[in-house]
Amino acid sequence: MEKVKDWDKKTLITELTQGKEFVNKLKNQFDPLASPEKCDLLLEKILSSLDKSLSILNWKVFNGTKDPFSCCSTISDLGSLRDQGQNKKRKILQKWSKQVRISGTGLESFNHDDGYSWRKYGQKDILGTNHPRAYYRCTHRNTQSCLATKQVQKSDEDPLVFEVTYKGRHSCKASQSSIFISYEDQKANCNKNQCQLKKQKVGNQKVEKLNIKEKAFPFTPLKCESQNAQFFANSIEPFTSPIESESMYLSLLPTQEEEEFEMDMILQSSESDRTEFIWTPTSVNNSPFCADWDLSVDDPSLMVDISEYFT
DNA sequence: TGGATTTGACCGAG
DNA sequence: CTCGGTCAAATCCA
Repeated sequence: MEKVKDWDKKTLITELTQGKEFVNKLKNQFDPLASPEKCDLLLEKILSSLDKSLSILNWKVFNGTKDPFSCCSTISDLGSLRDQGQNKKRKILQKWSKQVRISGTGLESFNHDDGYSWRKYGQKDILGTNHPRAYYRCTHRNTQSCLATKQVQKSDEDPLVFEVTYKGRHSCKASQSSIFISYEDQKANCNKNQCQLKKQKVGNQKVEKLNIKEKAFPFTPLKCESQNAQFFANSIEPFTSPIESESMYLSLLPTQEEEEFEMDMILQSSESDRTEFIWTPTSVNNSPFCADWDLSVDDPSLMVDISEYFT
């Protein structure tokens, strides 16, 4: 049993170390001449490492004593796991999910416009949930062999929240129309005060909000820094639809006040019809967001003591 | 009339 | 065997 713990620890450390290396490599890719494909590949690797790390932690906390990777049938990108001879049977596409909070009208006929055209192909009652799950696939599936799909399900806890799970990447032209803005351009945009870091109070929490004016979008990726944290957002599909928005906020909860971080995104289109996107990097999900946390251990606010998971 | 949605049937992983 | 995901015929709608 003790050996198993050691193995978990080692695997976790290895995964996190790999992730850090990929982040460092990615930093070097911010050369304007670097290819987007290279960046994309590195992002995939980072997400994979984070997923595996999270799955290990998740297994330790919530499950019994199974193989930590056994829960990976629900997480994204199992390529490297398949290389280890596991989970060969099932073809699994990259998968991530987000929660979308809506208010105002149109609750039942919720149709979240994420910039792509979707065609509903099924609906299913899911065991243990109060609301059916709807299945969508890309409209261009037949014409352009685009295999992207998404699932939408109303949350049981909050009827205003929809859980949207995306699978696969868009290969259709719609996805390629996204404008790629280089890091230099984004920096220039920020310099023109298109990015504003605000400290606001939301409820009882102090929240740092990055306000980016509409012209700064779509972006891939965006990097911004605050005093005690830095991150960049990568608008890998499907979230690239600031079309109807007047402003977008990325909020970063101060790590010293939170046991775990989360990243909120609020899209404001108008006072009466507001859509709130809540990104929650969970153990089984693969957020299209990539957080460029400075993993250096000399920043105590970013250190997480994982030892408790192994006791 | 053609594209989108609905819904029961079917398939396959676990 | 169960249940989530997909298929495809029927139906809807602009």
